[in-house]
Amino acid sequence: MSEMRQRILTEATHLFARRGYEGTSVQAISEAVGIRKPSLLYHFSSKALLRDAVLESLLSRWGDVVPQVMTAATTGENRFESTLTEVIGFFEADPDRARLLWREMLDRPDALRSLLSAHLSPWIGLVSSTIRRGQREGIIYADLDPEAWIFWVITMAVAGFSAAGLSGVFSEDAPAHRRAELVRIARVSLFTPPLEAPEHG
Amino acid sequence: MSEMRQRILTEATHLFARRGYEGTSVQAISEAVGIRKPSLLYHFSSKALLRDAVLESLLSRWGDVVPQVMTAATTGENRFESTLTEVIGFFEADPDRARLLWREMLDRPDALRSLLSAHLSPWIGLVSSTIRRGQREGIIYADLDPEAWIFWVITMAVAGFSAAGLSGVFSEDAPAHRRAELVRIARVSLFTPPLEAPEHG
DNA sequence: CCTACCGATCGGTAGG
DNA sequence: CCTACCGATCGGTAGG
Repeated sequence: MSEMRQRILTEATHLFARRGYEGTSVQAISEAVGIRKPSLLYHFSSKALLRDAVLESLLSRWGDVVPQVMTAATTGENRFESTLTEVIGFFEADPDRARLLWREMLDRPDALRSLLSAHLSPWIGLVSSTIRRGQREGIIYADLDPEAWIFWVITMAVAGFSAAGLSGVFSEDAPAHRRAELVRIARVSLFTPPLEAPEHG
Repeated sequence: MSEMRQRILTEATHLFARRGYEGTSVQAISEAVGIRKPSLLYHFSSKALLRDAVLESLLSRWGDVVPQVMTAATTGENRFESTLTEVIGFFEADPDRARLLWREMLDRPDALRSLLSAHLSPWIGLVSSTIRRGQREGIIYADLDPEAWIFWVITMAVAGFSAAGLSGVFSEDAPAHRRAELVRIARVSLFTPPLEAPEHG
């Protein structure tokens, strides 16, 4: 990919994430890159194709990051910690990712659904079967719905970071508290309470 | 409020929720109502003021619904069930509400923050202090962050319904499973596990 | 990668 | 609540 194409993609990602697709003109992207509008349209022959390229580039970056974590993780609790940290870290590293995904979901749910199916399905399947094994072992709640649980945890990660501008409504020093509470909710809603050694019996 | 003003507000809510503010023209709203563009602009003198009125109307409807529930709820577990059911029901009844709120959060986080502070703060304060009482009684996790927990539960409710079009990525019959799993996650992340009578000790 | 230009649509106004 | 109209901006093309 040419360097100019990459620069256009970077600026378009940022502007689409912040102002939305309809709220961003090709003119505005060109200015951010430092070229004229027809020059941009030489690299991406329409605004719609540029949008597709931006989304595709975001999802492929997700695809780069996740497999390592999955294979790296080992035991139950460790796999939980490292995987969740990676998912949160992906969106924390660049909140534009969360904003862009959420806007796409609102604007074009069908298009996003097929892209997510392609890029996420193997990963979801792997996490699901790990959860089911934990359920058979009794360390994970038996009445938990694996796919639904994954949906909600990812939803919290994406939504929480696309809502980064909402600090102050729910509490003062929100970001840090919210992150810790997200991890706590995920953990305690996944693992069954440890059968404590009968200390007081 | 005049009947025509109300009809404009209804159509504008639907179109802003589905296509976004920038993606909806005044012309499109007028057509949905069945009048001409200048006639609409007689009732709302600018598109921006129409947006403000739409958001204000949505939040005041939330304000209508919630207080009853809070006063109606009684004991700990019942209060949890009825309040969560009401929050979910509010967005389930009309997914446009969730979509509109999420779009506003992406487009104008500052404006939404101050509106949410005005409409939600008393309610959040009440739920928080109920949670803190439960923590003192030991039936709610002591390391739970009340405001952050509320943030995540509301986030799941809003996000889950604005993501209604995403069925099929995570599982087949997603909506029903997801709703049940949301309630389970909220409950099990809130209440400490019951100290079972020592059956096997 | 540029200048010059296209028809269509945008939010909004004049005036009745 | 209407017709008629405004300047500005939209995505995109011609042609070099």
